[in-house]
Amino acid sequence: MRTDTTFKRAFNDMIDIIRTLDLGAELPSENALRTQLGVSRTTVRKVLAGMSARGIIISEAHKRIIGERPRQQERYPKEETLAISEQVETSFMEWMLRGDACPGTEINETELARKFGVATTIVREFLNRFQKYGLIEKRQNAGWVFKGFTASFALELFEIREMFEMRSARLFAALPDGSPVWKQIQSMRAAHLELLADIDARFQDFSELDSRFHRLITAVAPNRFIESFQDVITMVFHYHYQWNKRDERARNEVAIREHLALIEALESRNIALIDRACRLHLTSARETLLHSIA
Amino acid sequence: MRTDTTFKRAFNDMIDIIRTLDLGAELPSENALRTQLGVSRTTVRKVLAGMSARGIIISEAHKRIIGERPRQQERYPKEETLAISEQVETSFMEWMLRGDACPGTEINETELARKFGVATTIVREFLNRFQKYGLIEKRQNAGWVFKGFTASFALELFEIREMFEMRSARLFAALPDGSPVWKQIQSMRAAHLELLADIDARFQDFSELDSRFHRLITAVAPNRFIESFQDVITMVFHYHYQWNKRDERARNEVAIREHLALIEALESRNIALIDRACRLHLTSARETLLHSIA
DNA sequence: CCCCCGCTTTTTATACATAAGAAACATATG
DNA sequence: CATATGTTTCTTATGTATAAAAAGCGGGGG
Repeated sequence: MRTDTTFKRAFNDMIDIIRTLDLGAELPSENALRTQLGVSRTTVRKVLAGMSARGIIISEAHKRIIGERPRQQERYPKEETLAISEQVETSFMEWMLRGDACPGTEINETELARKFGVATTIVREFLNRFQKYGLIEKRQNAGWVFKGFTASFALELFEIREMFEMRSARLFAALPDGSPVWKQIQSMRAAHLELLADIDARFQDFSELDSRFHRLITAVAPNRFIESFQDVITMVFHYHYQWNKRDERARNEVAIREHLALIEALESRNIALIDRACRLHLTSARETLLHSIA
Repeated sequence: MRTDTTFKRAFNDMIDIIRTLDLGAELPSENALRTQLGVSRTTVRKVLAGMSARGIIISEAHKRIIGERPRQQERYPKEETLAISEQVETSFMEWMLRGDACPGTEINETELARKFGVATTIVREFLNRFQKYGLIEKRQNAGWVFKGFTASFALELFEIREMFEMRSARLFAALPDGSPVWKQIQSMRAAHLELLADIDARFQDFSELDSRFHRLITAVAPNRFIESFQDVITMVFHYHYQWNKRDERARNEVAIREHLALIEALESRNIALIDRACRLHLTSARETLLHSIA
């Protein structure tokens, strides 16, 4: 019933580990591999067994050595390493953003399960978790309603985002000079400049940098509710922009420059400057999102 | 498999409806009852059938009349009207707040299911929904961790709450004189004064009034994320104070007075005053909560 | 002893089953 | 023909089953 995606992912990761070792070298212990792969020993053993069966690993008395270099084609395909629940997420996002769903559409668990080819339990579980993004709503003893990826969604999202980011930026600026975050913000600036220099080729890398940047600022004064809200933002940008690639390069370039301005403002410790830079960035991000929705 | 709690709740509600009617009177149509009871016609028919079987209702040619007054003891007990998922919520809260769980405790789906006497599916679904309250966290392929009802939980909660309430209070004060909310706030004041006058007997009613008051202020400028956060607050107050009744009367009296001060501030439209009243109330609420945790 | 490994037990992820409830359709009656 | 009731179909709420993964246990070797 349960899929063996954990095993397959671990198997692929194990290939990478073996490739860093020499032929004939002795493998780390099961426990060491367990930590490296981030799975249980049970799964490690399954991976080792699989590799032995393929001759990649040879078991000698009380030790295991590398018999032959694993080839890339022995890796399991990416899809098979995703848990069903993760596949459902992708399917659902696609369903939603493809435009099959307009605001007010009723969501039917059974139908989605059929469409995605999975059990209803999983769809149900996904919808329950997805609820926190504010895009769907449950009705007692009936299905769900899709509230729509609308302008008001974007506005409400950014209202909160502004509160949270302004709060974090201010707290950030109040940190003492000796704090390690100033080093981190320096390297963050470097990463931004690097990306900017090569923007034509690498503009797609921005999304991840963006998320890291905002999380760095937020992390100085941890608050679980703010962190949880970051997930909402990440989801929106991750999926929504996957389906709206218009002006992506230009959009990202603007955002990078805004980030750089905010970094400078933070380093100045000048609250007024920080507020302005922060608000400017958020306003432009909001306009971009609104623009892409309409 | 599914429990018939919906039917039982509707049955009880139906008793209340019948009691407002005269003996021998004709009942409303199935469709009318459907709206009144807030269930499907299928369930209405089941209720009607049940009442016919008990002689409460007599079916004549194309009409149904009330045969005899239903007695209160014919009601289904409250527990049987709660869906399993709701029962699980109560059980879990009890488990959590009884102190069986200290911060860092691992939560085991199977064990909880056994303890509560329900299927694992339900426990799992509950935990997924409960995650949004920030008290538990999931670990991949393993169970959940209870993060604890700790001081930092309270502090993080109130940090957000302050942001949200200040925002709403300000927007509230900016509403034009003609807005109906000023009437509502008036009757809210009346309700507070009434409760205050009878505080010794009715101090337990405060919790619900508190929730209504804060929701009224929040509702003027709807934001789904703020509304969702209100659920967190409601949950905390609902359950936590059920287990910490120390000084309840005094606590509630203080809070009522603070609400009245805030109402006055709102009506003055003076932002500085509003900010102060709001912050005062939240600070005292926070201290109370912190106090009860320690 | 302490770590490694083979084996056993427990728990989670996922599928499937079914009664209760909702919705849709059909028929009747005024 | 519109509204109320009878009937059928579809969906949700909840239980059970099971393979995969995790956790626990005990012996053996350094």
